[in-house]
Amino acid sequence: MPPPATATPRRRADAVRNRSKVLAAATEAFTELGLDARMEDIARRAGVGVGTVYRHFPTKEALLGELLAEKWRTLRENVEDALANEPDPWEAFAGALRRNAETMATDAAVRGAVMLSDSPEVWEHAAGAHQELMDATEILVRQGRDAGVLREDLEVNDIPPMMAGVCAAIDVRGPAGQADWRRHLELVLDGTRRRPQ
Amino acid sequence: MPPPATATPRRRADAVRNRSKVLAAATEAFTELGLDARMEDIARRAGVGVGTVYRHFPTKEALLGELLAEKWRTLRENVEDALANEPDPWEAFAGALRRNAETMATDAAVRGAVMLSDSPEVWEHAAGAHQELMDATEILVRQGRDAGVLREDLEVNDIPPMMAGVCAAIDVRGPAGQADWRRHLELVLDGTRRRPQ
Amino acid sequence: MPPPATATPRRRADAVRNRSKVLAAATEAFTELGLDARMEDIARRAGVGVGTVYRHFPTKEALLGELLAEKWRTLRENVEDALANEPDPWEAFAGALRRNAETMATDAAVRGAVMLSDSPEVWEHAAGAHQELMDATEILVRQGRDAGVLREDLEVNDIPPMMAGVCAAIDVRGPAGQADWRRHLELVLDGTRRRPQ
Amino acid sequence: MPPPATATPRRRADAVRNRSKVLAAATEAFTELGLDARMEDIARRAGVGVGTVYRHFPTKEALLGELLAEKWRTLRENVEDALANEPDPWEAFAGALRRNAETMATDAAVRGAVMLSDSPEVWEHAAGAHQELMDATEILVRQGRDAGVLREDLEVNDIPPMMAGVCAAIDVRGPAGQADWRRHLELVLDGTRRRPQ
DNA sequence: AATGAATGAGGTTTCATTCAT
DNA sequence: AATGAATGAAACCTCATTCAT
Repeated sequence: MPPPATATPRRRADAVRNRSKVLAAATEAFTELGLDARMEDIARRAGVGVGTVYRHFPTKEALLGELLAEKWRTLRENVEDALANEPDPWEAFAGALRRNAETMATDAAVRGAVMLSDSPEVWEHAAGAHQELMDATEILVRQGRDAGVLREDLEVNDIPPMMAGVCAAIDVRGPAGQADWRRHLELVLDGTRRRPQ
Repeated sequence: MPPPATATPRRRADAVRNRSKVLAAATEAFTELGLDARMEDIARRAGVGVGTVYRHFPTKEALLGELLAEKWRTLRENVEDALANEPDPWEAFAGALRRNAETMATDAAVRGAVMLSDSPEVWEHAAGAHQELMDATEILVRQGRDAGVLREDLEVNDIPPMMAGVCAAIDVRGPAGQADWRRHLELVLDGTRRRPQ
Repeated sequence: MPPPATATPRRRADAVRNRSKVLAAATEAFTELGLDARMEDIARRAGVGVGTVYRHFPTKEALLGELLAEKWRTLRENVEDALANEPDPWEAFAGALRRNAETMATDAAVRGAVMLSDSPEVWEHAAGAHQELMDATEILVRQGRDAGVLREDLEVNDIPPMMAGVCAAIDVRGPAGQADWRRHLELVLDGTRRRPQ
Repeated sequence: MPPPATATPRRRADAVRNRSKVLAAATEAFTELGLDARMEDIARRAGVGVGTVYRHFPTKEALLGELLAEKWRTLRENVEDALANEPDPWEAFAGALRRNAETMATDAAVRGAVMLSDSPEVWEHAAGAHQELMDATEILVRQGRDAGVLREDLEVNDIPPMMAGVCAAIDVRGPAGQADWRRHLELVLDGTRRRPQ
């Protein structure tokens, strides 16, 4: 007779915990070593064997994809927060973008993924979450346009390049060291504003 | 009367041609295959052996660095052109940036290099050319500020993040395919303008 | 009752066996092809992939260093054997050196390493084992001197050149083919003897 | 009409000078960089192009072989000097060997060649010169034996291992740095002496 | 489920030698 | 005769992924 049902949940709990540990370790490793951190680096940081990493994510790209998906979910939550809690349409828009930028600023792993368009596999994995982010953002943009605080011609599709731009700005190092990406963000935000005129 | 010292350069002509072929092939290969195109791919496209590539560039990174340096030189020329030929300060500024953006848009290799802050070796190689670009740009920005068409607080150091942003925007592919980076550029340009107030 | 902590070592058994196979294969390959045998030759002879060789020894030099260290350990055992079992001081000294020479004669790989002073990495790896060999040898030499069978002025530091000399003698091939290194050894041994006088 | 015969000798003189320069440069390069100094290193030190090196020596091994042959000739001259000028048979023998050892001590390139039995090509090239050295040495040994200062059983064939041994001793570096090869030589010489009995 | 040893294709770089000028 | 650019076969080492335990 096999051990009763209690055996499985125990394992499950462990597995779930491992999954989280792997994701956290991956963020850490990618941030520290760049996108070509080795799978074994990730495993070691997670305190598991490589095999365990592969049990949860079939390929390196799937792992990166999941990181991306999680990030999109966080960004979407930021947008939804702004929609729910910030009555001023401009502040809702600008605030959401600022918060999203800050979120990206803390995660070099995802910035790397965003800018290395290499593997379709990564993007496919995160496509659903990205769509949901876009859906929420669409509302944010429309609300701003309708309220007359955003340019008439601004579209949701303008936002991804903006965010990509900010990500790039975060990483550029001129000879004068770290560039000031927050200034860059404000410049871009300024460009989205409807002229008082 | 035979030419006195022109004897040696003859041979060099071939070498010079090969050097150019390698650079062109590298641009092509990096564009097509990403930054991790193999040195052998580059050699094959140039119609030479790998050894020849290495004779001209001691390292993959040196090759990439040279590509970067050449691009900086082109961008600087664009800026100097604008300074020399465009009397309107705003048009000079916006025109130079637009032209530079177009220049970057045609060269995925360099865009990759710009966004992969990885290897210091690449940057060091191109540092001089970058400084000259910045020097020219500084004049352009100052002229715009003095003429009152650019924000009072705009600095040269704001330009690299802008360009990095545009590069990133060029590469982002949303679910709707290629994003419209020219719109992004106009947005950012708009953000640099002095408000008529 | 199942063994409590013996669970893991099981796997390791294979790894340990592979390590030995690699070392044996390396000796073989270096002997047959000289010190620039390819890592892949070694792997093939060991019946493993190159990756496995590198898992056990991070570098070709580390592998060679380990071969050297193992040899020093064998030589030291020979010396200690002689000290423990041979009561006659001269026989102990000469016997240990003869046995060590025979040991070297069977291992072209290590002879090569001894004579190619090239890489410090190799020597560093084996430094500890070498010191222990020297310590044991020191006793052997002192005992011989004290017993009046070795020259008064003989020092441990005279032994390494002697052994190196024998190694070289083993490898020299005159036009008459293989040289007689055993005669050479006896000559040198003779030179260490205290004159009856 | 081609320029008269004076043209050729001029060239010849240059060529001869180049050959010497290459040989000197090779000794220098091999000494400094070990036996795997690159052909181009040698060419640069000689102040010529690689092509010129190859014009004089068809392969790297032929070049090394010539270095070896030259050295054998020098050693033979040393031996013949001793035979001609040193009346005392022991002093002739020991003196020749000491002088030859000093000669070897100054030339790491040849020591390397002596101990890296790798390529038959090197040895073949120098075979003739080596034979002549052996012939001269034979006389030296016989004279010593006949005079009763050398062991009855000493043969010419004992000399090459002795010299190889000294070469190895010159290169060994124990943890205590450079070993004392002159002591080693004296030890070996002592071993060749006929016991006063 | 977890482990980590093993795999091996693939990438960069070196260097003896050739050959066009 | 001399030059040095070009060649391309190796060599070393890495790392995503598999699989036996």
